[in-house]
Amino acid sequence: MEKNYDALKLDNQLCFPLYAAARETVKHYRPFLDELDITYTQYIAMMVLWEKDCVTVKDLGERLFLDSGTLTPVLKSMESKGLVERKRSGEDERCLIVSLTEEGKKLKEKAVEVPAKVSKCFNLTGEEAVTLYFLLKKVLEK
Amino acid sequence: MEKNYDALKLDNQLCFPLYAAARETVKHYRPFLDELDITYTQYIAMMVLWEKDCVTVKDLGERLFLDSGTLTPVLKSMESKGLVERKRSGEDERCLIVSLTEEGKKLKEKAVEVPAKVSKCFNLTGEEAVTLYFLLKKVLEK
DNA sequence: CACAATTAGATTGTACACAATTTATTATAC
DNA sequence: GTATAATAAATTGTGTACAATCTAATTGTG
Repeated sequence: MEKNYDALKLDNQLCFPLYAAARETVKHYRPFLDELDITYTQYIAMMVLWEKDCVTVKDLGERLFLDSGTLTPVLKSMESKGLVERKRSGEDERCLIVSLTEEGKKLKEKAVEVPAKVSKCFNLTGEEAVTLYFLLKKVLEK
Repeated sequence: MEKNYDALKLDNQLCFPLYAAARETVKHYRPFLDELDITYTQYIAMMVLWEKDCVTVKDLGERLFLDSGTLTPVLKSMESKGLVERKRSGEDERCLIVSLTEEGKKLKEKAVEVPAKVSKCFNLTGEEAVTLYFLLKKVLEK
């Protein structure tokens, strides 16, 4: 009786297409984000700030599922580009507050065109995209 | 008339939950893969080899959506662990053929337990998982 | 109030990802 | 047959990810 290894086939994995689709999709952003001179990680950090200026690294990390080990260098790079400022909170010196510069705020005007451009690269109907969105949200819960 | 920036809200993005869910899911593998002393990238490369031994770097890359810039160091690391061998093809010296060592083949016995352990971490019903799987596959097409 | 525990970021070290370039080899065109 | 184009990996350089550790500031407890 041969042991069954089907569970190990790449085509039977849920995680692998998730991992691959995420990378392929992020790649679609590159030509558009190159025009803004930012990376994808910087783009999602900017999205948080465009929605609500002045957030701590902790808040940003919880929102983006990233820790300080990832965010610290990313935010320093964004600061050196003149997109954000980083300063310690007066209330609690442990917290570092990230805020938009004028240039960072201005970038929103160019960025607002990006989602529509990228959505054209998706190989899904509107309905499929909605279904996918809610399933992914569910994966991220808890 | 205020311009509409809703398209830039993080909660309105499809790519972001895809990106975040992929990373969170890969993270679930870590404790189980630690026991096998391999990383997630090495795990999916091994899955390809367990299915069909002896593949070129090019084939592996097409299957995993990874290029030689990523695979070369990963495969060298796997070689140094004694899991695979790397040798040039006799037919075409440009091609490098990756094959399993005995130890690499043996690891399959331990690995076969991993998928079941990880699937318990998924917050989805069986039906939802199937739907998600096919939507992700569609995203990856062409 | 002292001091242990907690918390927020920063740092360190390892491992990808990926664009761009380079090198070696094979295929093609004249 | 030789120059040219194409192909497969390797290399280089930049930018994340993330676990583990460290440091400084704050909080909780006796």
